[in-house]
Amino acid sequence: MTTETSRPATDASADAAADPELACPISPVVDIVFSRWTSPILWSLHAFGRQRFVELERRIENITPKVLTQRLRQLERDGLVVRTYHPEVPPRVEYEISELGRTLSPLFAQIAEWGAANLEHVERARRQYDGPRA
Amino acid sequence: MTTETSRPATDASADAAADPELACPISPVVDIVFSRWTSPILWSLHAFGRQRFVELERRIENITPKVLTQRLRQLERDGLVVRTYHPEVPPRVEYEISELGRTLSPLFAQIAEWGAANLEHVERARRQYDGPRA
DNA sequence: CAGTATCCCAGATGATACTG
DNA sequence: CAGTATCATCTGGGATACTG
Repeated sequence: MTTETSRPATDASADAAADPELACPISPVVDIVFSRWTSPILWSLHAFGRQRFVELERRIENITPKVLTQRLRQLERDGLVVRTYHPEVPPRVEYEISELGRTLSPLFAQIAEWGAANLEHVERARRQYDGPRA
Repeated sequence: MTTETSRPATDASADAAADPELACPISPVVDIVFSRWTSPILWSLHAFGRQRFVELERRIENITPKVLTQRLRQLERDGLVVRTYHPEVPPRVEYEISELGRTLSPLFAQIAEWGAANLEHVERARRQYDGPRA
């Protein structure tokens, strides 16, 4: 993923032939924003604002502290989340969406919208694909 | 993908729909549309139109036929892709985006746009995060 | 061509226990 | 509280070989 050729969104076939990695301009974004657990984390931060570690841990059910930490670190490294450590007793750490992370809002909104409008279609397609058999 | 959870015996479906606290509305969509390999596949189909198995296989480098088949089946089952089998010799199978799949276009466009605008910021954030090697 | 069938391993996850 | 450390597990994916 070191390739950073600025590609014109046009003439896709030429690009793909030259560099298959660039055939899909959305993959890099997906890897960053929609990797495992990141959606619920970002959404939670986006929807409920600044939160402490435990709050996130409780809000996102079934996530272990280890994994939550991993994901949070990744998000922090990617600049989507800001971590603030308060040296108190007991310690307090707060996470919040960064400026950059906030730019994802319209994207999230559109995805939620698509889901609201089409998730049922997907369900129906699945049932049909799986056949009349129960 | 399904975060299988033994929910408390409360009304789970109502929770998910009405109470964002307990469910991330975008996760279901992400699981369907942005699971592994699906982005490049959908993008390829979206960008280059109807294609045969081999074409996809070549276009999306580093994907094995096994995995490509799996993903294609999943996409077909979810109603995002249409598979057409031509009983010829040699056999010919063509894949194309479905009507439902096409509704993802604006989403894809927005994601690509976000990437074009912000991927650099992410890179920079990473370097800065990794940088202070001390 | 368009897949299947196997074998296998790495890396992601989960469970549990332990600190500053 | 906010993690880390460790160990066991498990599934996806890769490599390879084989058909209709």
